[in-house]
Amino acid sequence: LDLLKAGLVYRKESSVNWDPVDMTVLANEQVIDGRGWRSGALVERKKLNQWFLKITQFADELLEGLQTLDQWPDKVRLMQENWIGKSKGLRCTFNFVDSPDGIDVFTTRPDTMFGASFIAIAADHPVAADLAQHAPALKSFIEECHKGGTTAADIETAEKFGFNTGLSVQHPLDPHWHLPVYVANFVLMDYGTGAIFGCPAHDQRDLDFARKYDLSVTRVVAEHQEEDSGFQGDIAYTGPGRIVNSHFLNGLSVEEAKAEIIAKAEHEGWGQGQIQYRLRDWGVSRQRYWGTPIPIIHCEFCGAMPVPRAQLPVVLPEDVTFDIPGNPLDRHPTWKNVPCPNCKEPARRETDTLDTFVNSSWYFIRFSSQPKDKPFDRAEAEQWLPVGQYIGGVEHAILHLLYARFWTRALQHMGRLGLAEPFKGLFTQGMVTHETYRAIELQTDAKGNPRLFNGEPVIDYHWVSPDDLYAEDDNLFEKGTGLPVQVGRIEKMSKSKKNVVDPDPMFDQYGADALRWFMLSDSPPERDLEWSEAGIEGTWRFVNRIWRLFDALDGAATGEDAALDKVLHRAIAGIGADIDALTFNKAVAKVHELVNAIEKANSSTTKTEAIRTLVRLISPMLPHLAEEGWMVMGGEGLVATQQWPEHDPALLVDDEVTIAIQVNGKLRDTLTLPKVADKAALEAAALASEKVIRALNGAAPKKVIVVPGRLVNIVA
RNA sequence: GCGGACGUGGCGAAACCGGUAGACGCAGCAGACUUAAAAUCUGCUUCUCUUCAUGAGAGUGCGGGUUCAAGUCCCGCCGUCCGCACCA
Repeated sequence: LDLLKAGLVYRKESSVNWDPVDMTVLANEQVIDGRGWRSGALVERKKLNQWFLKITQFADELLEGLQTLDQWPDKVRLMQENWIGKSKGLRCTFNFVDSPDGIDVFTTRPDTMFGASFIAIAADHPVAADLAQHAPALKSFIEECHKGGTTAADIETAEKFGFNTGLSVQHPLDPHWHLPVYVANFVLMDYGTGAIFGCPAHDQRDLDFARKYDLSVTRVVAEHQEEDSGFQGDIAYTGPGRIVNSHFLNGLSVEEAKAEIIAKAEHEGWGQGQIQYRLRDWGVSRQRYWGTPIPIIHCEFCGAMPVPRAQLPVVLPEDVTFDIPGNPLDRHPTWKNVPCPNCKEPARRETDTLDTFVNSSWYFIRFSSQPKDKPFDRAEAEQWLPVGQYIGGVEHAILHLLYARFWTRALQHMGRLGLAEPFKGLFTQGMVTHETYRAIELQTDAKGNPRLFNGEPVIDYHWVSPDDLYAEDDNLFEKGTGLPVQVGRIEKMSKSKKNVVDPDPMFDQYGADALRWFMLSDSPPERDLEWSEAGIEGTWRFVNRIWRLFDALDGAATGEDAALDKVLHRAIAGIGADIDALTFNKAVAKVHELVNAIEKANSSTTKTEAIRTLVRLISPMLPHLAEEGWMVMGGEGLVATQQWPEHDPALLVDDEVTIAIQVNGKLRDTLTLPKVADKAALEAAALASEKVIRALNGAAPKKVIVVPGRLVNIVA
């Protein structure tokens, strides 16, 4: 309601995927090959009244704000940047030849205006709707445009269609130049002005359209020396070049010409420079029961009225059924019937509920502050926020992470929270993935005969859990039904696809520590991890090895072990750095190295100390084992509360280093030499090497490159 | 179509600023211990060739290039994955 008051909420008609059989709105993901995923019916585009949040008001802020998020992955920032999609161009009017009105278009290529050959408007454009009232042919063309899905595959293969309205407009730069107006299926109503001017020579879609309807194609940008206005072929030229066939623009670069035209349009008053965003307002209406109710009451006389604050929160009814398609709130007998808060006449509750992403847009604020009487306490929330290190999958890059940024800025805008960005640092972890399995079943009618659609049998798929499979002659079948099972792609584990492995049996068999260690071991956390149990045995053995090490602790040991001390301090430094960098797989490798070294070492005070230190090093990754070890060793309190061990930087450097000796870039020998050895000493040692002498085979070295502490390369 | 990432042994992967490719682990092989097995321990384990060693050659998707030196940098391909997608 605060957002509504701040003018950040509105209601408008918008297009949705509509399944005419199940009578429901479908998400894009639920439209498969243009058909409803359940009903198999052709999906239509339908207009529904929906609530929107005005995220576009913050488009520029959200874009600019990305630059402050230096602890976010570049990938996510780039995805958001592309999603917001800022572009600069010209908005201008093409006036009708015989009426005072005109059609507004937006273009990012005003430099190509002299190459215009037609105007195309969206099927939903008001001009098209007007004309259609008296033109049945246009009306059916528009209906045709509404059919056909909105899926990627559909769009890619969709042919361009147009309908010549018979209207003509004047070119703004030459009133005697008239252009035809088409309604075209490839023009979108919700980007720009819903209308374009077509410049076929320099836009692929326009060229496809022009070739199909035999419209003129004029070259106005020359890549090299092409001056002629004719344009051959079916590939538009969209690169840089010099403007030609364009009167006063001739000879300018594309960029110069854009600036020139925008300046002229603004000066003469027929257009202006405009910034356009790809980002659209956030449609939050869902026709579902499970969602936060939208606190609005629709009154026949007063319109959409906010629910009075005293009546908040609006609570969902619990006596609902889900046995038939559609929103249970809509058909509930009483819940939606309430008096209008203003005129008290009978009115109707909003039965749409909010997208769940609305809730996740501010949960972190509530986490930081949970007063009973309001969503959060500003001072308390500000004390904790922003979130220092946020961890989640990339799948939220442009959904949750953009919505939450918007929500935070909206709260700031309304003076509710002094915070521009909710998440300071972001780490996008990989997904745990697994093969998917689908059982195939032919649909049958009431008599048990296969159901046909356009003569083809209708096939039902359902996902099968890996636990519900059995193999027979190299083929997979579903337990219980015996249906054949197809192995599908490896995808992130999800409840909907059932490609989930329950870790509980492994947990029972090997314990929480072994399982945790196993998951940290091999794969870097930002990478997807294909789940496999191969290796858990080895992990479990390693946990036992450490345990035996604690057992072998020798308090009476004497003597020191300088070599082991070095390994230990190197491990302390390395493991700490790896944990800081979230490269746990490398930390695990270093623990292995340390344990290997301790096991091989003879008894000494150093070894005893190393084992005691090991307990603290493994504690973040093997907490139970570490606590047991800590207790066995008589440590005070919990190891989890101990300081991270200090490392001695002096022990990280070696007195002696292994130097690679190359001849012509090929490794011929390695020599262990004092770290302090200077270039001359290294060169001398290298040239003295028997293997080097053999490799040189009498040839005199032309040049010797010495990298102290690393290698010597003899060029012969 | 646009944008991005990635490509290293049988497998998961390491490799800092261009400087010994394959750390560490899984799997595998051989051996010790054992009546036997498990567990444990030891050794081997990128590929090819040979005179079998302190040997030679090849090798990080493919083809070029820069450099004394390239998994790493540059150019061009091929492939895989991710995001967006008729955005004017």
